[in-house]
Order: sequence, then structure tokens, then C-alpha cells
Amino acid sequence: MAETASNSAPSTTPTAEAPAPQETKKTTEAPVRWADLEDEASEEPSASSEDKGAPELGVENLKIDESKKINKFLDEPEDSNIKAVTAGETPYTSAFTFEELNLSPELLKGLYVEMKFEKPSKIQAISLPMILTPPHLDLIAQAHNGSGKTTCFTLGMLSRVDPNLKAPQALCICPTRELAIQNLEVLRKMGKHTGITSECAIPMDSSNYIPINKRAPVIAQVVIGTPGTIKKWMSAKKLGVSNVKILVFDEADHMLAEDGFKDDSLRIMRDIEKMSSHCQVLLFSATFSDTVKNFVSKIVKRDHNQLFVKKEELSLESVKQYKVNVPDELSKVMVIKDRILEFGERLGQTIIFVRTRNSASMLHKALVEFGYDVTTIQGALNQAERDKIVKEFKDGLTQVLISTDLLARGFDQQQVNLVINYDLPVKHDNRVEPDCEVYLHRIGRAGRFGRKGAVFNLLCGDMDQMIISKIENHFDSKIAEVPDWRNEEDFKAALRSAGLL
DNA sequence: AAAAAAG
Repeated sequence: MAETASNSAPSTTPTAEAPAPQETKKTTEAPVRWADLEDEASEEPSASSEDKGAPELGVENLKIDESKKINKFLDEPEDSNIKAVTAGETPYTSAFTFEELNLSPELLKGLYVEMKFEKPSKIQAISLPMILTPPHLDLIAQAHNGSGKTTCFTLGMLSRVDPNLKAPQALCICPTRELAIQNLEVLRKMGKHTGITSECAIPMDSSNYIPINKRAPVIAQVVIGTPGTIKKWMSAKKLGVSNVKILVFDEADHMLAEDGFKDDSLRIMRDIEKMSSHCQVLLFSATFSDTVKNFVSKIVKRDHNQLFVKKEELSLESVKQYKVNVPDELSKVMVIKDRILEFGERLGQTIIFVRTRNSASMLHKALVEFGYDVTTIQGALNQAERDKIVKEFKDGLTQVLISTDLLARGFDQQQVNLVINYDLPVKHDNRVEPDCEVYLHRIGRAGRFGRKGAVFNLLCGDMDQMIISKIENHFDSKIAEVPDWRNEEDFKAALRSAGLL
């Protein structure tokens, strides 16, 4: 069974038959070894459950033996406590192996052979039984950046699809086109041997635009896309949802936040619930602000499972954060150029985050004028350009990528060791307030799957000082300072301490 | 004036 071609991102979305190009390049590291060290030995008393007297899962059994993981490059990224609150009477047992999950042999082959996984990560061990066990309760799941959330919901979708029913049965909604494409690539790779069909629902470029009413109805079994297009296909009746049994929101806090995609997301959720009697809803993100957490627990079904992490325990220990005080805008460029990019490829790939599209193109011009080979991505580019920039970066052809918050969430490129905040993330309606969720997502682009990484926050002026100290307070962690922005040795020391030199 | 997505 061939994959359904992606209508919307035709040339750039690799199919399962054409393996992603980076497969051939990033071979140096050993396969990811999850949870291969811990467990029964290092039990500790669990914190008592405070909420609703609901039963608490024995997640403490998954705690890692700290003494055994010294000097280990690929650490378990989320060894702090994940707090589980389960509903109903269903007891869940964490899965220490994928075999315990009753997956099809085809799917297991995808996990071991294509994905090269050995064992479930912690969030996978806890959440997969909840996702896969009847009565398939809704789930709100928070877990650290780079800890393997995508695998949780991708496996959920693949294992709940009936291969004999040629109709949409699983839907996944993402905040950006890039994330939709990336998630589709993962799904096709993981599901390579299952024959399950999939399609990407993102807006098409004007060049290959086909009016929705002239298009054939969707028969792909899994549809992954952005909210506007999904909504459009649904209301044009080209995407039938009566067989949908699992609905996933990736970056769910943003998808359901007041200033995010709330209206579209809710509309999609309600329309599916109307057509499809019991559709399981999965909400995944690394962040849930208190407001959003409160809201999302109301919109899912009354009986649902929850996994949460305290915000103080959310920063990745493997990623060292720094602040750099500079006198003016130009010195930000100088720091990037002379103190960071000078190290070249030794540091791996770098993403520089800026606040605005304008800021992106200014910085781009400046660095290009200094002779650096950088690329820039932001939402004003057309889809073909966006795809090209992402592909070049994922293929390792470009070393330094400037981005707006377009790539702040979910973008997974394991070779990114360095994140630079050229502008700090701030709330769009109130620029003196930091956006702590976006901050966490940005720094999570480094240190994927427990790898080492460094973040440099470039600070200029009192406002930046205030914002960064609010971020420190929010996560209850102190960000180390690079003493002198002009001193090369200070940066060397910082990078060394981060494990990158 | 300001990310993203889409009409």
C-alpha cells in the first residue's frame, strides 16, 4: 500500500519510501537508549496525591538511579517526577518494553528498525498504556522538551487505525505547517510497515492551488495539519470525521490558548464529537500555564487522565543557560559573530530566535555582510521557500538558522546544540512581560533527547534585565552570567561548562 | 507595531 501523496507539500515532504536524508548523516551516536538503567532498586516514597482523591500512578518506580548515569551523554531527559492523575477504575501499568503494549508486529518493526528505539522513554512508558487501553480516555499530557511526546501520540494514532477501513480515523492538529510536516514524516517512518495511509492538511501554495470543491474526498487514514485547513476541509465535507476515533492536539496549550488557535481548535473538537460518538482526545505539550491548564481540563471529557510536570522542574538540566549583557544592538551582532559563530561547526547547529520578521531580516543582512552563511525562516516566506530552508537545515547543509517563533515549538533537529535569544520572548499584548512558555520551548530546541546544549540570552538595557529576572523567578532557577561580552575566554569557559567544547 | 494560521 502506497502512502497517500501529500497534496500540499508535494516535493518537500519525504514519503516513507524515500527515507529522510539526515538518516544517512547522523550516524555517530548510539541508538537512543531509554530507561535502560533504572528502576526497582531506586524507589522513593511518592508525593501524595492532592487532587480529587484520584488514584496516583506509581511513576516513582521509573526514577533513575542517579549514581549510574554519571558521564552518560544521552541521559534520560525527564528524570524528575511526572505527576499522574488517573480517572475511572482502570489501573495502568507503565510499559517497560514496547512488547507490553500489544502493538502489531508491523508497528513494532517500525519502532525498532525504522525509528531505532529500544525501550519506551519515561513519558512513553507512562502515557502509552493510558492512550492504548480501553476505554481510551482523553489525556492531557505534559512532558519535557525532547522527551519523546511525538512518539506517544503517533503510536496512539497508528495503533488505533483499522487498516481495512479506508477513511480518516485519526487527526492531529499542529500550530505550524513545519510541525505538521515533521509529524507526518515521523508517522510515515514509524508506520512504514503498517500500510496505513496519511495526508498533510496545510494550505497549498498558489502555484498548485486546487479549489477545495474540486478536490476528491480525503481517504487517508491519518490526517495531520494546521487548524485553518483542517477546518476548511471539514466544512467543505471533503474530510469526513464520522470514523475519527482519536484526535490529537500537538502543542496543545498554544492550540487552546486565548491568543492562540482557541476558536478553530474548539470548533474542530466539537464538530468531531458531534459526528463521532466517542473520539479520544489527546492534548500534548511541554508547557501548560495555569490558566490554560485550568481551561483544558474543562474542555476534555469529565473522565480523563492527566500527566503534569512542575514548572520548576521543566528546564532541561543538560542545556546550560547564560545571559550576556551588551551595551547596544550592534554588539549583539558582534557577540554572535565574534564570540559564538567563530567556533564554527564544532558547536553543531545553531538557531537564533528573534521577535519580529523585520528583526530577522535585519540580522540576516548583518551576518551575511560579515561573510557568514546563514539562512532565515519566518511566516512571510512562501511555502516553497520555507520548505527549502527547513530541508537544508535538517540536511545539515546550513549551520546557522535565524527564526521567528515559527520554529520555537516542536522543531526537532538533534544536531542543534546552541540556541541564541537575540530578542527575549515577550507577550505580544504586553511587551514588558516575558512569555515563559515560549522561552522554554525555544531553549528546548537544543538538547534534544538529553543531548548537551547551551543557550545565550543577549540582553540590552534595563527592560531585558527585568524580563530575564522574571523568567528566572518563574522557573525558580538562576541563569549564569557571561562576565564580559568582549572576552573570548568567557565564552569558551561557558561553552566548555556546557559540554560543547 | 506585533508570531502564527487562513480567508
